[in-house]
Amino acid sequence: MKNPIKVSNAVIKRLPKYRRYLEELKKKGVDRISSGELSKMIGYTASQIRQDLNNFGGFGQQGYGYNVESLHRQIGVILGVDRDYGIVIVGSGNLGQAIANYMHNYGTGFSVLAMFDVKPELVGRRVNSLAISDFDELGVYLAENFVDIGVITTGAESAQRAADDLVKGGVKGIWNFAPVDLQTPSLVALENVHLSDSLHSLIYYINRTDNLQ
Amino acid sequence: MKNPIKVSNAVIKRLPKYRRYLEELKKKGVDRISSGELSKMIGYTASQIRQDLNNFGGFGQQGYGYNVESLHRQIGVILGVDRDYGIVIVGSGNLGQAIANYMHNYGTGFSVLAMFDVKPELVGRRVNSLAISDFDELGVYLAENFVDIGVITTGAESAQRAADDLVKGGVKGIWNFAPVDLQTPSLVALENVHLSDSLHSLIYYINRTDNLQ
DNA sequence: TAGATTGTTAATCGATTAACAATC
DNA sequence: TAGATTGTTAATCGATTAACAATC
Repeated sequence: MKNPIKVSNAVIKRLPKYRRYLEELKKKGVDRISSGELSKMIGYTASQIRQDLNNFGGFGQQGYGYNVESLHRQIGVILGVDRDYGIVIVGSGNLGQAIANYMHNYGTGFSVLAMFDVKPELVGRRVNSLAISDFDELGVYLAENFVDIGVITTGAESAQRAADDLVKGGVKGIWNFAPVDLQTPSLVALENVHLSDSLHSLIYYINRTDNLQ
Repeated sequence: MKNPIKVSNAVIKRLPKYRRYLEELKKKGVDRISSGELSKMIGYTASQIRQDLNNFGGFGQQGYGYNVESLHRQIGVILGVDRDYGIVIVGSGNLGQAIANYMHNYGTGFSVLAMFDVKPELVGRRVNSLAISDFDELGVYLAENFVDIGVITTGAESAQRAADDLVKGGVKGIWNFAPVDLQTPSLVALENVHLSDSLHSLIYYINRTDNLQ
């Protein structure tokens, strides 16, 4: 794998999709695929697919294409999903629980280590046999345990406080679902899922008769 | 408002963010703002903000800037969030319920009309006093009721079937949370929230020491 | 070998930024 | 009026697509 000096965000956002399609192909027992065939399935141009992959090295073979199994694995390595991540969930309402279940059922790759909430009625409740802790214990927990990722599924009002605790506690990445733009140091990776923004842009397209997007 | 021939997707994705910040300003009692000040808050260049807004018309005034209240309202009109939308949720697990609660608490703008699930143990259960129906009743429900948006929070295996029923039932937009790329006619607006893709790109950035993104 | 398909360079396209005249 | 700031055109930048030589 080449040393990726600087790969554009647009490319990174496409990698999981490539991996997802390769997983499908693997399941179907397909063992080789050309950029042209992938293009037809995914909808990106063959040229773009080859460009994207070549940011990280030449995974294909002229005249043959790509080996499905190997490319799937290598994209996994590039993304870093070939190892395990410890996760805490801050905000244990429906959304937090949905994510806990997702991680739990997904099987390998993610371990939900702890969940937190401010609401007394949620504290102590069990989600997949893990008891929800009081939000105030977040700082102490992080000081005593190694955690890779903090998921913020609190309301907007608690989100920045949660982020501050997570950063202080040394997490490497924050997956934020609260509808605010968090202030975090650039060394902590931040990925936002702004559901209300997403819904609003859906509504925009609904109101264009010609939504060819 | 100008007749927007074709506004790029990138612009549309930024509109909800502008609106969110203007809402904040409104709450704080600020009544005018320049593109330069907005730029400092949001992080986009002043030039970009002015370009974006001018896709839809001149909302500002030279020497003054933009009226917060008026710009907020006008972006609402552009997005179409100035009226109400009827929604059905297909897949009533944690994620579906989280979205139902979100719509419910958000107050105005969205009405969850019905929820569906394949699992017998979920059918009949109430979420905000709305009983979950059997997935098989989706088609009939849509034939008899007018629905704007269908939310797909099923597993991957049922998602396309849900989408087909929704399209047949005449919804105008689909908000898809299942980790698949749905096949839908271009007249139906489609917005995907691929949580696993989002998580995977977070993991990529976690593994770069210099994640200046 | 001949055909297929990659890896990579060059061309194009689109989006962002800069600049500034218009004007409140 | 003078200062501020927009609306808009032009310049730049980056990402996508096209083309094709390399090579399996």
